[in-house]
Amino acid sequence: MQKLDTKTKILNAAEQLFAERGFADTSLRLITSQAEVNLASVNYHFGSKKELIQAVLARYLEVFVPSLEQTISSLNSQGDRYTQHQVFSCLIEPLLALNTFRHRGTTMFLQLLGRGYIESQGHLRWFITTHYGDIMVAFNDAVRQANPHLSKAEIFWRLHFTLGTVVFTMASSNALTDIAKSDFNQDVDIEDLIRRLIPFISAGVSAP
Amino acid sequence: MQKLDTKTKILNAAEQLFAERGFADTSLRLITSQAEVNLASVNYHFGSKKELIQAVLARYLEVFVPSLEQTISSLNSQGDRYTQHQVFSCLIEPLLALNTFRHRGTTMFLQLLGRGYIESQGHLRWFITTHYGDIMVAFNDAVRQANPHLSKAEIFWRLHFTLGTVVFTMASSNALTDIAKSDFNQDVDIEDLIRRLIPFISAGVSAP
DNA sequence: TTATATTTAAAACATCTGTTTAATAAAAAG
DNA sequence: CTTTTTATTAAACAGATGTTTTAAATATAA
Repeated sequence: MQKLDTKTKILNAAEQLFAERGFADTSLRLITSQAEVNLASVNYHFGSKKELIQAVLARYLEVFVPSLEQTISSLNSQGDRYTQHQVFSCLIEPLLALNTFRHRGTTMFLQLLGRGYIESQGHLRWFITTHYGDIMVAFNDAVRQANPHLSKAEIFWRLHFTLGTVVFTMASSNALTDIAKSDFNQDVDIEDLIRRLIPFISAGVSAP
Repeated sequence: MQKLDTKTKILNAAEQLFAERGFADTSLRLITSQAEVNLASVNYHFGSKKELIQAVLARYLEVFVPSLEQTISSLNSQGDRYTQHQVFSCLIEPLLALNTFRHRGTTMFLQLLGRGYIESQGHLRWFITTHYGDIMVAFNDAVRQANPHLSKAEIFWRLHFTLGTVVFTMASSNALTDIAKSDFNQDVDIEDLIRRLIPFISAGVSAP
């Protein structure tokens, strides 16, 4: 067990609380008490709560985005004909890799992403699109390549439907897997959940 | 223009602000100033902010749930063989009927529902399932009836995927329609959104 | 009418919010 | 070592929050 510095302790506590309770319902005092650091250290190291939120998400995006860029570009290098299922499959590896990067990292990342899209009047959405707009365009292009019959607008909507499906599922994944266990005696981990999601959203995006 | 009583003025202002900004980001002072009533009247008429939130949603559920119960039971009375599309149609009519009940009622209700499922640590979720659990079971039975080839577990997962798609989309519908307007010069109202959602979730549920 | 209950109103309440200050401690550089 | 920068701490700040109180106003009932 290595000794963590203050900045990291804050980030670790903040990401967990943000994912669980949302940004507005998580106070800096709750974060600092869980991180066992002084209250003022948040403003010292990050400037403001808003910048802390961005830093929490940035730590995941810095791992996830390059990983996704790689799987997308390797898909493109294999030719220009691929299915929607293959495009979404590009997401699986980078997403699951977050679980080795951090405990429950995949769930955490998707929950944070969802909260960022719903809460905070769009300032987090702005942060993501301005810092990681390239991969969003590349992914969007791949989806268009796989679905030449769909317009840009239609793809925009269906990708956001997809985001909703994934984010909501992850946000309530604990409750859902508990129900599946008690009602169907089904043991479902995060990897099963993603593999169950892919056919659903692939069919949805490629719908006529 | 009839003169509204304080209770109704509060509910009208609250539902609009809750749908737009979420529960945590909407203060009682913002609600009462928009409703042009005294601050203390919220606690006088509703007891607390939490109970106000429940009252806002209950006003919609009291209209929506009986309407849905009717379409579902009329579907069942027509025989025991119906398609999944028919089951979804049972949902559409009661939803759009909320638009005659109140201006932008459909959008408002679905946004509130979405926020209720994501925010507020599940106390609103509890309120809904304990007060309106019967119709949720009836709807689930109808879906099972329409999909005899799918296992209970499969239906369980895909219905929750569907719920996530709708709820997330509605919770962020303001931001999404803004983007669609600026990026594609597309004016999208709630009815358009629902019509775009149906093919997506239908294909998802019917996925191989 | 008078008497009673209900509703509104302004103010204060205690608590929580993010942020800043000023003093101290620790670390790094000279 | 001394000096200088960096980091931590406790305290206070100004403002917002939900809620309660107390009194006045309004409506209802006798």
